[in-house]
Order: sequence, then structure tokens, then C-alpha cells
Amino acid sequence: MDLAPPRGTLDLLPPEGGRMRALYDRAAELARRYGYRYVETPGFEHTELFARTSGETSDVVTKEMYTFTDRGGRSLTLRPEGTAPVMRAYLAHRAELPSPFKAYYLTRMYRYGRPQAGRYREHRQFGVEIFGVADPAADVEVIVLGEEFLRSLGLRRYEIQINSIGDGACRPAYREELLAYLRASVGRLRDEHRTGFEANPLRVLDCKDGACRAVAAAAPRITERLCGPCREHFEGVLTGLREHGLEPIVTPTLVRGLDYYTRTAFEFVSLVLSEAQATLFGGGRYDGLAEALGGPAVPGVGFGMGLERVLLACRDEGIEPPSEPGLDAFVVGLGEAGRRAAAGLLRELRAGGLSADAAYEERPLKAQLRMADRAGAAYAAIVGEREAAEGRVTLRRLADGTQTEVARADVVNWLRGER
RNA sequence: GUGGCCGUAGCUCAAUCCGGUUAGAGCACCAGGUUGUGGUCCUGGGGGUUGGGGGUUCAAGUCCCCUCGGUCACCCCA
Repeated sequence: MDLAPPRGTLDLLPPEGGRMRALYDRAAELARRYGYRYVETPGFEHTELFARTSGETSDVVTKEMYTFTDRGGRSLTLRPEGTAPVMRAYLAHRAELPSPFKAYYLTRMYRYGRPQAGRYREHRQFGVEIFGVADPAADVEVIVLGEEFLRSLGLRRYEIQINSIGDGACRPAYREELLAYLRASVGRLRDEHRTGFEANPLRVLDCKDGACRAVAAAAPRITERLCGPCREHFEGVLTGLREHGLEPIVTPTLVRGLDYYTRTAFEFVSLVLSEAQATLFGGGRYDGLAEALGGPAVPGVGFGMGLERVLLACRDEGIEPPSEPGLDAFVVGLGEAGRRAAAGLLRELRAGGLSADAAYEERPLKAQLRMADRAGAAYAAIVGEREAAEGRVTLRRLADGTQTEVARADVVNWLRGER
């Protein structure tokens, strides 16, 4: 039996698991502070949901989905991204939900592809969505929220790339103009784009190939072809971001792989990670999504953030990521009376809201203190025969070895004061 | 999915180029030094089918093929 996890997946054991847990906790706290509420959707959906919303020609749909047929003959797909499922669930329950609807999620996504660092077949995302607000203030809020998350971790080496890809009023004309330009330049494109650009011309703009870049640089720019409302919206987003002290870099070549995006598209790109894994989070506006699902017109904006990448960026910026806090106390019992008293103390500490643990079996003091140390406990609460007889507890601060003796009845309050 | 590089102890690596006895080291882990003091120190100990399979050879960690995994660049994204 091969004990390694399947390709492209991760076992998150201590201390890594604690770091991911801490990221979840921080993200949830932040999202709630901005008025978002937690949602969960199924781990798999009808394949049609992703096929319709991501675009039949997108890479996600054509080669990256984990699609299977269940025993009832249904085609199902493991969730490759978060927005379409949340929108589906929202549309299904819209009558009971407030508007605007602000949701966040912390969950795993599945995409089949060749794995490498920061690119996994199963990865974790923190995402937020706002449904029902067309105003640029919503775009600004999700970007500011995501930026605050990165900054609160101590990350600094990233840039904000932003673009507007227009909407139904201006993108079709731009698309035709771009197509005409690309047809005229076809000889200078790399092979795979010579035939592929007709289906998705915007993608050529994003190509990293030197020749394609030259073609893209001289291509007509969407930012100069926006219709009035789109231009106004884009300006509103840029102004709003600057008012929050952010300095987005307008990047006309930034496009999105998913068809339902309109207007705003953005990516936070790490400057310390290699290019293939540098996008910490990306998102944008998707005013066409609800209708693509057969619902009413519901504007929306949001982002998805790759949490493994955030951890990688912390490492490469030399930042200690947050972790699960260690124990408040490790209870050490010695001798029969001491162990009995220690068991009672352990119950009391836990009931009092403190994190506490103890050895299960009788062990020498030395071994118990080592366990306390390994558990990352702030204090060892030692109850030997003498302490048990006197109704007292010796509290040893593990960081520096200083000890205090406290009456048994005061231990919980005393330790609370030390937190 | 395409191309390149790399897989030796839990981790980081040595021995691989140019095949040759029982595959070593540091860290980590366990125990003792110290039956009421961890983390430091000293001593000792456990731990490897050299990712897996096949081939060449008197002999394979070392050479060849396949496969699995990691990684880098693409594609694309988180």
C-alpha cells in the first residue's frame, strides 16, 4: 500500500494543518467584519453548471474537470471554482435571502492538471461574493477586503493588476476589432494561437510567448473601446481603490478564463513567487452569470484566493504565518494523590475555557514536562503529592522556567490573566 | 495536456559522473546521565526493500527501459 496522498493533493499535518486552520479563522473573522456570511455548497454539482458558466471552450471545462457518472447515470463534477455554485444556490433560494447578498466560503476546489508547487489538483480557496450590487463600490470592497487579508498576514511584495473587459454593449464590437487585428497578424503568433484565437481572441492578449506579446502590445486596447457606462464604472473602481490607498496597475492584457466575467477583472500577483503560481487571488465582476443560469439579471462581483499560495508567499517573503495557538496549560500529576488531583484540575481548566491537556498514563515528571514542551504549552501545572495535600498547584512558565505556587481554587483565574 | 530536471533514513544531504565488501553524516525521534523539573549539555539506541518494476553485468544506490511521485517552464489558473 502506497501511503503517499494522491498526486496533486496535500496532507496538512501539524504544524502545517494549524497554519491552514489559522488562515481559515482569520479569513472568516475578516469576512464577517465586512458583513459577509458563511456559505457552503455541495462538493460536486451537475456538470452542466460548470459547462454553461465557464464556457465550453475554456480550459477548465475541456481538460481540467473531475467529471464522473454516478450510479444513477448523472454526470457530476467536483467543484472546480466557487462562484457558479454559490450563484446557483442563491438563485435557488433567492426568495428567502437578503439583497444585496454577501457571502464568503472557505473550501476545496478540484482541477485536473499537471501539479507543481502552488498548483494542486485539490486546493483551498477563500472566496467572497456580492450579489445584487452593480455599483463600483462593491468591486472596491471585495478588492480592499482581499488586500487587507494579505496585508494583515504581513505580506507586502505583491501588485494589484486590474482591467475592464467591457460588457455586452461594448465587448462584442471590441472582439470583432481584435479578431480582425489578429487575423492580420496571424503569422506572428505562436502555433497554438494561430488556430485557437478565433474561439477566444482575448486569450492571446494574456500569452507569455515573446512574439505573441509583441502582437498583444500593438493590439487594440479594450480600455480604449469601453462604452460609456463601462468606462464610468471602471473609473469609479479605480478612484475608489485610490481612496483606500491602493495603487492598482491598469493591465489591458489581463483577461479572465471564465466567460461570465464582465467589466472589472483583477489579480493580486506575488512578486516573490515564480510566475506559474504567482496569482494569490483573482476575481472580478460577473453581471452575466445569473442569466446564464436561467435566472434574472443579478449583478455580482467577487474573488477566489488560493490559500496554499498565500502560505507559499509567506514563506518566500520570510514571514511567519499565523498558527494554531499552543495549550494554555499542560497538567502534570505525580504520585497517586497528585494524579487524582491533576485529573480534577484538567477538567476544571477545560470547563473554564482554557486549553489544557495531560498525559494519559503515569509517567515520570521529566517525561510529562517534555510532553508539555512539545505541546507548546505556556504553563505546566504541576500537582505532586505535596501540592495535592496542601490544595495548591505549582505553575511553571515553560518559556523561562519561572515558577509560582497558586491555591488550587485560583488556578483558572490566574491562567486566564496570563493569556 | 506538452517539454526539461530530480527521486538515498521522518527532514536536509554524502556515496551516483568513472558499477566493486556491512549505504554514511547532521537534525529529528527514543532511552539513560538526574525516582520533583522540559527546552540546553553528555552518552547510548532504534530507524533504509536507495520511490516501484524490469533489464544489462560476476557484481547495480550507481548504467538502460518502463512506471509512480516531486519540481521547473508552458497551457491555464488559485
